[in-house]
Amino acid sequence: MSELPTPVILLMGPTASGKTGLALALAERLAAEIVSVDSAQIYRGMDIGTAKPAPDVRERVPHHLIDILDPGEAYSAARFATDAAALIEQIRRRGRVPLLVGGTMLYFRALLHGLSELPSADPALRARLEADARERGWPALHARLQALDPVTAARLHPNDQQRIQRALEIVELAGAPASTLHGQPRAPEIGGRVLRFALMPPQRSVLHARIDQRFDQMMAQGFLDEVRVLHARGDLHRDLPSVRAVGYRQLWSHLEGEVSLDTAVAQGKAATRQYAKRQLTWLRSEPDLQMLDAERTDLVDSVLKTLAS
RNA sequence: GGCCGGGUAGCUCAGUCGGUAGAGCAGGGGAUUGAAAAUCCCCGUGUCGGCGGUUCGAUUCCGUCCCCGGCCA
Repeated sequence: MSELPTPVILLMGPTASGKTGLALALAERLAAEIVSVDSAQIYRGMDIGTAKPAPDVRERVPHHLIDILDPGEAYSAARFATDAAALIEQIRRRGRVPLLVGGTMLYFRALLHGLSELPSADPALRARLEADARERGWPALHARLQALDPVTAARLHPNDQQRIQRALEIVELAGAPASTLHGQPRAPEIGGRVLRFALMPPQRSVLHARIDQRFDQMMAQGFLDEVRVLHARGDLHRDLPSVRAVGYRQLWSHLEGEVSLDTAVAQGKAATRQYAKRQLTWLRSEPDLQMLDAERTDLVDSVLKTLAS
């Protein structure tokens, strides 16, 4: 007779909604370990701008998938799904509760619904496509995709460079169009109960105020110096996923002398709001979520109650 | 106080030779399969500063008042 696996708890929510605080409170009640679901917190040296949990709390509660990559490297949803599934397994074996917390919705999706069996990114090929696009323009590449994978081409807007590039990459590497390779997603086996919660700010205006306040706080904590250190390395550039992160991108632009600091901060705040909006769009479309009102003070209890039921 | 500019969308501004107006940014909605804090799509009615006048019709012309810059006193 086998024991029931420990439940897995997922906590999603837009940026600045209070996920970190709630996660810590839960972790201490449940003997949980936190797995970060965040495409920016994976980078070392990007602490302030990603609102990474402080070292002392990370000492109290084990955190995973934080500081696992250098900002010069790239991660992916596929790697996340594999890494997260492995961590869930390990944490359960220790008799603890896996608590997955973050705002990168594609990562949650990759873990829960799986990704199709597709070739991984090929930097050399991407560079070639990029050069091609620079010469002939993206409409030409969209037209080429039209011939190789008409179904995907029809689905993609001619301006969606990133997806056109990936679709071409897939046909070239796999020898088959993405549209025929899709539809057979393979989700990692998690097993046991998976409880999904979403922290939702009751009003957009409240979220915006929090974002504003938090960005100012980051600036006061030395966000600019943090970006300055990355900038000074010399080997990083604005096309890297790390440097494209909200806030970093805008401060980088200021360090390049393109905009004033005031402008960069205003643009960083706006980019954060836009990011939060996209996260909310994703959450609205996600089924089976238990919504938590981010303004309430009895959140820990309501999660524990759901867990006990 | 005088002269010159300005006062048009939340912001910066364009425009209407008189027929009630449009860009960028912000904002809202949506998509989202190895870059996803990315990438992309859709959405623009606002006493055109106030009040009068001319006119069939004024945001546009005229008068006057208010406000903001600049110069002169």
